[in-house]
Amino acid sequence: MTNLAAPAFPAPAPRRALLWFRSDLRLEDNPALAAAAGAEEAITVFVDETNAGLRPRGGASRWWLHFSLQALSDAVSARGGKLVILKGDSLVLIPALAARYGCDLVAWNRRYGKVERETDAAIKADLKASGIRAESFNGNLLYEPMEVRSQAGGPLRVFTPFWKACRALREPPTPLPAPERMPMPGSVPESLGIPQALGLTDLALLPTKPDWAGGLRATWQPGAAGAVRRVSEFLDGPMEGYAENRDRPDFQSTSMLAPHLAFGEISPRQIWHATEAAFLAGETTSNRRDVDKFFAEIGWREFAYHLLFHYPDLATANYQSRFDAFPWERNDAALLAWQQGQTGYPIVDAGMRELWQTGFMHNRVRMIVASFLIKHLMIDWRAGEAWFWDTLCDADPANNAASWQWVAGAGADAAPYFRIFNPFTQGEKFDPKGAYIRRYVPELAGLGDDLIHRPWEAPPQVLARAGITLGTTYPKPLVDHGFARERALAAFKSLSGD
DNA sequence: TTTTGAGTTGTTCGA
DNA sequence: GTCGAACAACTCAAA
Repeated sequence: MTNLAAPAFPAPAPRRALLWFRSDLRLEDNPALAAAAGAEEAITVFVDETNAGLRPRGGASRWWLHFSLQALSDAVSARGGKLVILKGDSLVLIPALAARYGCDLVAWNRRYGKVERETDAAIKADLKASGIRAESFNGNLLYEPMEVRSQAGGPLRVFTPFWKACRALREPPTPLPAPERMPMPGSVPESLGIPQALGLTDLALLPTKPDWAGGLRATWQPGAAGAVRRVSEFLDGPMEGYAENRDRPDFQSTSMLAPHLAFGEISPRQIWHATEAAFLAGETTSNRRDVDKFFAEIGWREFAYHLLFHYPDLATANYQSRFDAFPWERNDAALLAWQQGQTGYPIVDAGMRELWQTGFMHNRVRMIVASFLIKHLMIDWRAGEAWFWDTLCDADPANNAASWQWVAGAGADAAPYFRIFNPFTQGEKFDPKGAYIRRYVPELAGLGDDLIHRPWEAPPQVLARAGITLGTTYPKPLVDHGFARERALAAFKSLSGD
């Protein structure tokens, strides 16, 4: 009877499945894991990939990964499973592992970078050739790049139409529950022996000398539990008034969910539904505008992945090729000053020091420091992108590249060339009391709320009273704002001619 | 096909 | 102090 309704060739329930964790280090709302957990036995694995061509993780990301894997491993163990950790070439390891364990299904959630897609496609072909079923799922996006199209059928290059097209597609589906149990094969791993199997510490992800991670430990709780906690803190706090306050770095005004999303400790579907539920239940006093503004921020992440998928060289090549002719300056001393938060512009230095100390920077300040590097120092956006990649816990192949290109004006739907942030008026506008600056640039704390944004204008006796010697205790401005602005305007204008 | 409207986040200047 | 205009022209998406 029931056979009549079944597909002609129903896929048999897998007997032994391999679940490959990548950028989806969670048990909740993990469709690949749900598929694998339907098997009689399931093996879960994470590979610290050393494949040729894959961009190595930055330092902050490595730190985060350590604790995220720790949390994931604990969660898997609590359900009767074991997380196998390997290091090496996934092209070799995944098929070998699947074969050695006698798996009939390998499951993973899709990723969208160029090399990552090529890797996954090659592994899938390899598995298929060995008679092993490989299935991939959407675990990390609300709307995948290949399903969102303009009416002409192509990719979308402007955010607003992109987001409208997404929203017209469907409401984000309800998150999946975590599997209740994840039965490991009874006799393994010992009897089958995986020579490359490692303990977490073998990956050597944590800094040793010096240990620079103190500020990160104080700021973050990597892992799915930390992500869920961060969501409720956000909904209980900054969500109210988000549309208005999200530009303020001087208090907790954003969700700070980016690193959790980058590692897939929580899915955008989970965040979406938690937010919508809290709003509908009246648990947050935010209005619809706040919620939609927050959803649009999630939308920007989706847009960045859309761009990465359709423009695989997003992190290395100008999206607008006319920027290839841009007269970038090579200035290693200025780049170093920027990296170290020693530019002499307080809001820039505060941002760069927040980044160094915490592995994070407030969104508004990211734009200011990026604009400063690109337009005041005329340094190639790729140098900034690389620094963020190394120092941000939320370093993300799509978001990071798309955002840097956007600020440079080289990207999709980019900022117009004349949008050159004034670092002291931005500071005055978004950090009006200078609280953010005092926190991260304490040597300026003695200045008043106005002069703290432009210490070079402070009279000598005011500087003396505040214990500041410009050029000694705090740098003089690396470059004059008026001069830099005119120089950048001229350089950017020269591009639009051709 | 052609046309039309719109496009995340600013700054400066002059009235 | 406030306000509107200029800062270019182009590309995208849809009608």
